[in-house]
Order: sequence, then C-alpha cells, then structure tokens
Amino acid sequence: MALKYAILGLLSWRPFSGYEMKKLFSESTALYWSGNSNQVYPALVGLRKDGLVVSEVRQQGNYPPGKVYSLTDAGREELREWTASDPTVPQIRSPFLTQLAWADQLDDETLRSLLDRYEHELRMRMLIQRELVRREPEGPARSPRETALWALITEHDAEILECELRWLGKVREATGMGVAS
Amino acid sequence: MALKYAILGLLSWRPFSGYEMKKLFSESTALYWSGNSNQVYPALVGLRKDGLVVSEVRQQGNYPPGKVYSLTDAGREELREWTASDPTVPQIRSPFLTQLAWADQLDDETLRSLLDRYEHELRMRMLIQRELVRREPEGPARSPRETALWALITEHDAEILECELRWLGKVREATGMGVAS
DNA sequence: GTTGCCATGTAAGGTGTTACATGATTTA
DNA sequence: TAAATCATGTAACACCTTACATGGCAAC
Repeated sequence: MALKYAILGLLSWRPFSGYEMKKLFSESTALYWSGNSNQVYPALVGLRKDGLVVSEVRQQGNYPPGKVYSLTDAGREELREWTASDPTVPQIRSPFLTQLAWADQLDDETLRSLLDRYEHELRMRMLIQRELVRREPEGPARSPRETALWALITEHDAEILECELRWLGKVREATGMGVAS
Repeated sequence: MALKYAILGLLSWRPFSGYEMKKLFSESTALYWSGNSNQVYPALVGLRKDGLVVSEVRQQGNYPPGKVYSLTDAGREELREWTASDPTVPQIRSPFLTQLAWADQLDDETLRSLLDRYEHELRMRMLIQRELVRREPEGPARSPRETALWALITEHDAEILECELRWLGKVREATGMGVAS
C-alpha cells in the first residue's frame, strides 16, 4: 500500500485534511492515485489506528467540520524507512500493446487510424501534463535539492511520453504507415 | 477487462488450453498478466458463456483431461472490433517516484544508495527481458507486417527501460550524485 | 523420496474505480 | 433554479496477486 506512504509524505510537508490530500492526488501525476474518497479516508483511519498520524477537528462557520491530520514522530520514522527501502521497477501495463499484437487482422486504413488515434491521445496527455505543471510548479521546496527532485519527478512523465512518441514513429516506419498519406 | 481480449487474440492464432495460455502470459511482457489461474480459468468460463469460444476435452493417457479452446465467428468479430477501438494511454504508476518525492529527508549516502539500487533493478530487468526475447522470438507471424509488429512490441519494453535509465542519469547530475564516488 | 511438471480449479485478500448519500454555501 | 464547491463517508464492483487443493507422472 504505497498510498499510505504518499499520505505520510504529504503530511511531512505540512498538515492537511483528507479532502485537501484527495485533491492533490487527483491533480498530481507522480502521486498517481485518482483521489477517490474510498481510498483516502479509510487509509487515514488506519494510519491513526497505527499511531502514525493524529487528527484535529477544525470548525469553520457553517461548513461541515474538517479533520486536519498531522504526522507523529512514529509516522515520520515510518516514512523515512520507506523512502530508503528497496525501490521497484514499475511494470508498464499497456492495453495498446495487446491491441497492436492482434492488429494485423485490420486493413491498412483501420490500422493507420488506430496509430493516428494513439498519437493524438499521447499529444493530448502531454498538453494536460504541461497545463498541470504550469498551474502548480510547487512542492515543499525545503531545500535546493528537494526543489530539484520535484522538478525531475515532473519531467519524468514528459520523458516517458516523448519516448512513446518516438517508438510510435518507429512503428509507423516499420509498417509503412508513415505520416505522409 | 483487457485479459478477455488477450485470450481471444491468442485463440485467433491457434487453439490453446487454459494452462498453455497461462504460461504464455507469465512469460510475455506485452501480454502483461501474471498468468495466475484465478484470472484465466474464470475468464474462459465467461467467454464460453458469451459464445465467443468453444472448448473440446482432450484426453491424453493418464494425465488429467485438458480443455482446448478455440474461437467462434462471434469471438473473431469481437476481437476485430476491439483491436480497432479507441486506444488509451497507459498511466505509469511508479512507487519509486513517490519515494523520491520525500527522499530529501535522507542523507547523501542513503540517497545515493537508493539511486544505485534503482539502477541495478533497471539493469536486471533489461537482462531478464533480453533473455525472454532470446528464448521466444516467435509470435503468430502470419504476415511480414505481423512479424514486424511483434518485433516492435518486444522492443517497446527495452525502450522504456532505456528511457528510465537516461532519466535516472539526469537525477544523478541534478542532485550531485554522479557515478564517480 | 523430494522436487517439479501437467492441468484443472478455489479461497482469501489487497488495490482500484465509479457512483452515491448528506447537507450547507456559493456561483451562474 | 441548477450547478459546483466544501467535506465527510459508504456501497458495489472490477481487477490482480499469492497461496492452496487435487492427483498422477517423470527426473534426479
């Protein structure tokens, strides 16, 4: 459950309510959870039960009461241990590759359209990603090193997308589906 | 449920038993399922119920009886429709990025070790991938175009890994964690 | 004689998503 | 008047993984 550590990480930055973290998740690509309530709220209950976070109720006028969470020393230590633990290589699950594997049954025109639509999706994703970066170049920035790390994490997504586009170009060449129609 | 279409795809190649497909999944990186019985067997039951596959019992000496599945016309059409359907961009879920996001709390030595271990994992993955390719350069190969597609799908994984290594190099540079210790 | 392959399947549990319920408040 | 936002949470369901159960056969 990496979500647990993503939450601890956010709280190592500053206190947040569940709702605020939910929003951060849904806007970030590195903290890649969709930001759904059904994952965040139960996770917070678990973390509090384990003594890794504490919560404080915040009353604000007529709004429903919010719970603001912060990190305990045990939580801080748990996070530190996890960040130093053995990293794993992500496996890429690309339904598109499965699609391509059986795409020889399609005629030239349909295959070309498939490649076109995938390229379009990739470029759309790049635009969205750039917009997210433009709107939120933040992060904790507690040190120059941390600022650099967050910039690199943001870049990562763009690099993968560019890699994918280059590969798609190769597919076009090898199958005679070049851009010039 | 893309697994359903991966199965239909395999059966469009030639008939297979559930056990054989299970093994193919566990060995392939493009057909990225772990090859566990709990997914494959129930999926086959569902496909038969929908009339997309038919099964034939194969008796072979004293071994337990195997069920060999093949594609119906309806199954072939379902597969064709799916291969032509709108492709989606895979989202990369990298716990390592989450780890890096909070890694500024680590001292230089521990951070360097974290990067080293990630690079080691990446290189191990490349070796495994190459071994898989060496041992099984196959695929249906019903046409030159299909052979080309399968080669490109196989290359895809290696390209992503190389991209990841290049990016890791950038991280090293930017954080002063160059290879020269 | 213990491990591993053939071949089917079940059990249990973690992870993830969308959609809904509540109820007041601001915005169009 | 309809919608979006604030803020919590539940329900239902899809997906994925490891581990186990059965039972004969082959290899070391």
